[in-house]
Amino acid sequence: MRVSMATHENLLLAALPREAYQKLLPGLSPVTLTFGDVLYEPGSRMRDIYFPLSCLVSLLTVVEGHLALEVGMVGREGMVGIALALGIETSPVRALVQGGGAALQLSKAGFLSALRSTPSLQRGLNSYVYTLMAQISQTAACNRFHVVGPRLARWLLMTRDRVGSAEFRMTHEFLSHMLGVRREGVTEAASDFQRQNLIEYSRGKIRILDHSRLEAAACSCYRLAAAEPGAIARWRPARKQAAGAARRTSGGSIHIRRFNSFLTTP
Amino acid sequence: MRVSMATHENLLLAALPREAYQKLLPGLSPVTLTFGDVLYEPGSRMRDIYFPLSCLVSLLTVVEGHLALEVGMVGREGMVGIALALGIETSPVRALVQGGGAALQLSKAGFLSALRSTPSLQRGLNSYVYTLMAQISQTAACNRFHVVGPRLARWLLMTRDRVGSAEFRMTHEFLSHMLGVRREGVTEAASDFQRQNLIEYSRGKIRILDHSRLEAAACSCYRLAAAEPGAIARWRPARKQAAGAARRTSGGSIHIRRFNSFLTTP
DNA sequence: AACTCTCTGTGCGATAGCATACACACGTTT
DNA sequence: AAACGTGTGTATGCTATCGCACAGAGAGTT
Repeated sequence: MRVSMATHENLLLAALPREAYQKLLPGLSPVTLTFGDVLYEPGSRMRDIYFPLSCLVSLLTVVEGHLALEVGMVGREGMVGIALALGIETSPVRALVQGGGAALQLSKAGFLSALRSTPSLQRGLNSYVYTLMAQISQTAACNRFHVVGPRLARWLLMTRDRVGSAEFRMTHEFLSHMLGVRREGVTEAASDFQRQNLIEYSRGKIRILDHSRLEAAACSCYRLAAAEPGAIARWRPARKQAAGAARRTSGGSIHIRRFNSFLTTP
Repeated sequence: MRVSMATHENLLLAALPREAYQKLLPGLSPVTLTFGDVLYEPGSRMRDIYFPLSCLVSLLTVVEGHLALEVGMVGREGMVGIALALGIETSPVRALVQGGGAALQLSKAGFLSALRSTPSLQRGLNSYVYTLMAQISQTAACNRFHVVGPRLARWLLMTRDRVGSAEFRMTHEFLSHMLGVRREGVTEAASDFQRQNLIEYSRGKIRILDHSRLEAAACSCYRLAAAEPGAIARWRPARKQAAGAARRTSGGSIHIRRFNSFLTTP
């Protein structure tokens, strides 16, 4: 009984088709994940998958000679170990528990057998795979183009959305790795925000004071890709969808557009 | 007949289970894609999918106020429009033809009906989804940590691998957008390589002269994620897989590891 | 109360990349 | 052969971030 209630706290589980949901149910066991737990290493086999309830997990890419960089974040809206849904048993990224809390755990075997016997489960998870891909792509561009301040704001807001609380544990040091910058850079940006009363922090605890002004300080990526579960629907066309000029080549028709400057943003 | 031969030039098609492959076959039509064609815009509906034969397609993330940034590359080893395999009808990225050439085109309807009726097709494509996710993640970290020179070298090598030729059309201007840097930065890095006789170029044509020395100049990302189709198998563990310390909390067992410094690279 | 460890604040020189500007060179067109 | 457009080379100051170094401050420990 307790388990079946908890499952509704994970939005991905709750959104699954009834049949798929019930197939997963018996295998789920509640666990507590602690800050700093490493669920997977890149290349390692995944023994279990996790549906976060109140915890928050970071997906980190590891690059030779550098510290890890966060490329994705998984909270109540998703699941950790999505590669298994794609039939791959090794993780491409490190999965690090960034905020301790509850999760539902399911063994690899249990998950795979449910997946094989229940096509609707595959379909239900696929849309989450898409969300995650979109998030990773967006993060990639954000890390390239935006400066520390706005990225920090974005990160804090994304975290808030996922843990469902304006306060959470987080040191500048840790943050600097998530953002791929130096610790000092985070300190500078964060103390800026604190001076403006957007946030307050001390010794590993951060609290968001003024959500809307912090959002104004964040880069546009926050509104685009990662604001909340269901972000899929928020992808906006880069420009209005002009009718494509249809062209024909030997043997097939192509419905595509050409731009003189195909690299611009609207 | 001609079509059925061409399909083998796309490695993803060729690797599909026979049943799935044959289901797709009748809908495929050969087309010629031209440099600069935009197959999808972010948020736009995908009318068709493409299996590149000799062309090369860039996946670009668009960020407000900036030019596009390449997050992925699709050549003979993959397909363009993979989001449709995840049940999503809009693209999260811009798909731009970066190297003209042949491809096999398939309508959305044709693809979806094959997908629904043929579970092995879904499974076959899933592993490509994984490859692409890994590539995007790797690119994200690469763009953050590595400087222009090594990234340029990596990009040239990746392109070479996908077009199967040491020479291709590519201006510094275009390259600068792929790498997310200024044109001048590319010119500087490229003329460096030219001075060392690693490459030669002129007015939009680039040729790789010394593959192995260029590889030495490239960042490690080349060897990791994107060197060639089948890169999946090349993900190496970040550290040797020490046995996880099993811990138990109320109601479930966790097989995970903890690190004091969980952010380091091996 | 003294000690210690972690977390945060700050300063300084070095550097990669940015914005802008302009010169030149090669190909194509007229 | 002259004109033009595109692609490439180079310079100049500017900015964000880096790398390093060290000081202070909060919180727990002995």
